[in-house]
Amino acid sequence: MASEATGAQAPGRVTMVDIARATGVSKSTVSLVLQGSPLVRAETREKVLAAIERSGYVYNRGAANLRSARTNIVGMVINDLANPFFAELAVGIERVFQTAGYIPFIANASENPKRQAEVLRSMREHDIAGLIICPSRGTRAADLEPFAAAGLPVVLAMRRIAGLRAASVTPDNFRGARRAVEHLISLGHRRIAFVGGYQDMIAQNDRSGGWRAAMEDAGLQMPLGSVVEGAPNRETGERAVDWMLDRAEPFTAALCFNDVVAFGVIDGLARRGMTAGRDFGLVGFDDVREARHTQPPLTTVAVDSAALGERAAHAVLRMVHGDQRVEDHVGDVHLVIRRSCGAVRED
Amino acid sequence: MASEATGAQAPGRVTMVDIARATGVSKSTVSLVLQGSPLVRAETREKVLAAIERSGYVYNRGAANLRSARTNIVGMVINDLANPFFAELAVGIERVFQTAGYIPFIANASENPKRQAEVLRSMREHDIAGLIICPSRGTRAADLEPFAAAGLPVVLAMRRIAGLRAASVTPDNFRGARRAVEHLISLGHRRIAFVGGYQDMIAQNDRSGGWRAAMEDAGLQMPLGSVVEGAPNRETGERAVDWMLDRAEPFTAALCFNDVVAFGVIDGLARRGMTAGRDFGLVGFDDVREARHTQPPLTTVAVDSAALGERAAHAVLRMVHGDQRVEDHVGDVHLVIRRSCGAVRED
DNA sequence: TGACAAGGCTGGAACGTTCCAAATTCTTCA
DNA sequence: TGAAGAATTTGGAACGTTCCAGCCTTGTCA
Repeated sequence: MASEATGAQAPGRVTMVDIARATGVSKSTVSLVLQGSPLVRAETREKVLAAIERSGYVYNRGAANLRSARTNIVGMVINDLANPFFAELAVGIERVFQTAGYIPFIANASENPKRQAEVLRSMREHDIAGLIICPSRGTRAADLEPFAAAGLPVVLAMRRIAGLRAASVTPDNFRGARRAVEHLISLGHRRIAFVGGYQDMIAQNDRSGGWRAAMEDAGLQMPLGSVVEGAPNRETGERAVDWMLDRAEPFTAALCFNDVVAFGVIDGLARRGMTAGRDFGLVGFDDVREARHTQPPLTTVAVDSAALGERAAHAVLRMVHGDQRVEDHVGDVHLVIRRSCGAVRED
Repeated sequence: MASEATGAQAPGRVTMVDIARATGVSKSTVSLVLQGSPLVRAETREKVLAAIERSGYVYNRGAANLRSARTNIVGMVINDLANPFFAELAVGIERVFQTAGYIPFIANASENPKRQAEVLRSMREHDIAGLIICPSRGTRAADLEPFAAAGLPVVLAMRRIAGLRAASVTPDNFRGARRAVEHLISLGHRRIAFVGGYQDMIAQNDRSGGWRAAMEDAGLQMPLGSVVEGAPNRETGERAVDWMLDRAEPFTAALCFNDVVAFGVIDGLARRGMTAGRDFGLVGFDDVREARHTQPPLTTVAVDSAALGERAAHAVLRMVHGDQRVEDHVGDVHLVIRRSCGAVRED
């Protein structure tokens, strides 16, 4: 027990009052010292600090928050933390918050709106100072209204929500997709599919929109079935292969909703004895770490998710500090040409 | 503004007292209702609940914690969240805590003991109810003493710390490694290296210990240089290839500290025109998701990190609820035989 | 020398809950 | 019908901070 030498210590925890008593000063002064106020004499400060050190006192942020109505807790809800793409995002967010002296709650929504609602409620009860959310599929604007109404800074990361006026940080899905498809076209591809994701995901709309724009600009057909919907996972990609190839006029290339789907396409092609880059033009999206290590290495649209995470965190901090502007950041994106698209250049 | 119809609402937030006033009952009763106490009459409960619903009241957990000296916040410090292996761990932990009504702080220590110390302090100030930590390399027992001394439940996940009496949840590194090496030996390998990790990591000791035991049992030599140290990343694996092959009596197989290192070995072999499974026996550790998708698919020791995470969370919850026992859980582990080791069986 | 200002410090009232002991109301039964 | 007992409800004192208005000291200057 690291109890104070002066007098018997009550069983409870060491508090500012104890420090005050031990050092012959008022609790207000102790408080000022801990807040680093310039109002207190250097000599007094030292004395207090020494007593704190000696006693094993630990500041009670809960009590402070209660009184000052301002916490240093922030919320972070990620829909799929096991996905490296989102994990990177989380890491970027956490890094910025930590250096700014904030500490994040984390919640892994797992695409489950009900769980998401629960954690949002819990975070609200804890009076978080701000929120970064990568909303689960099916999140309605109303789900986040309470936060906005309470004037709480909210930043949507990666995924926006229709009808919600909130700051957002997203990659430039449209432009990235368009660029990727233009590249495939330049390699001679004419029948290009878009694989993965669902129509009700805004990111899918943006990416397939870029695909569509490039196709239209080149005057190319997009026959029925050019967009293959499905969960953004490996299976979808693998299944899509047969769909794309077993037809009168097979597709010769595809832009995938994300890298994971593209990995599935690689598997599916391999099953038929085919190789991306040689027999089929394939481009992914995100540039997750494994993309450079597939066989062949995947051409993909690189998204710097850690940087986007940092950006999102900075946006929250700005809003916490009173900035009223609602930032809509669209992050740069660039095509990384490896082997799967059939081009010969290396990155 | 969702303010109460009855009387003018002060600018501040809606509180229990407001609910009490609006419904003609005391704040104590409101509190009881919110705690789901059976002491209050059903009729009263309804009335209170209705008023809460109507007013947009949100429970202030900070205030509650202050008074009851018991939070539902828990700490989770992970050293490398961007690593899917640890991300899975985090997901498992989060899942259990969420269903139990706890909410985790997250901190990504990034193997930086200083940052780790900072977040631990911050978590302590927030009076967390328990802590799961996957300690950064170089964490000393003293760093976690304050928690233990305060009687705060601490569970070490994946990595133990020498000299600290705390609960832990780890995979069976020793047995897994031994089993893997036995398998390589059964395939005819005699010169088997251990690649990756550092001597000051307990996990590395355990795994290399298993390797050593199997080698000794089979009466095999472990010449100097059989253990290749290095950060547990791809580069280490890649670099190790030359070291293992460019010598009078080259190694014919290796057990890697983890899958990521093994991926590097695959790359390194490819650079020399060699293939794991055909020209070299290779086994990884962890069985991360990509392991089954490498070329060739990686034989590895499977660790169910999500399950370990759940286990760790359950351990914390038990301790929070007063269980004094210090659990040391060693999780089952099994060898998944794919192609990289050279055996022909499929999993 | 007295008034005033500045610099340090302080006591008490919040903040929104929970806890406790006691008060009140309702039931039951002799 | 009255009293005992059970079922509900309640006021006020915590919890550990911050905030505020004001109190001492000193020092300065007219």
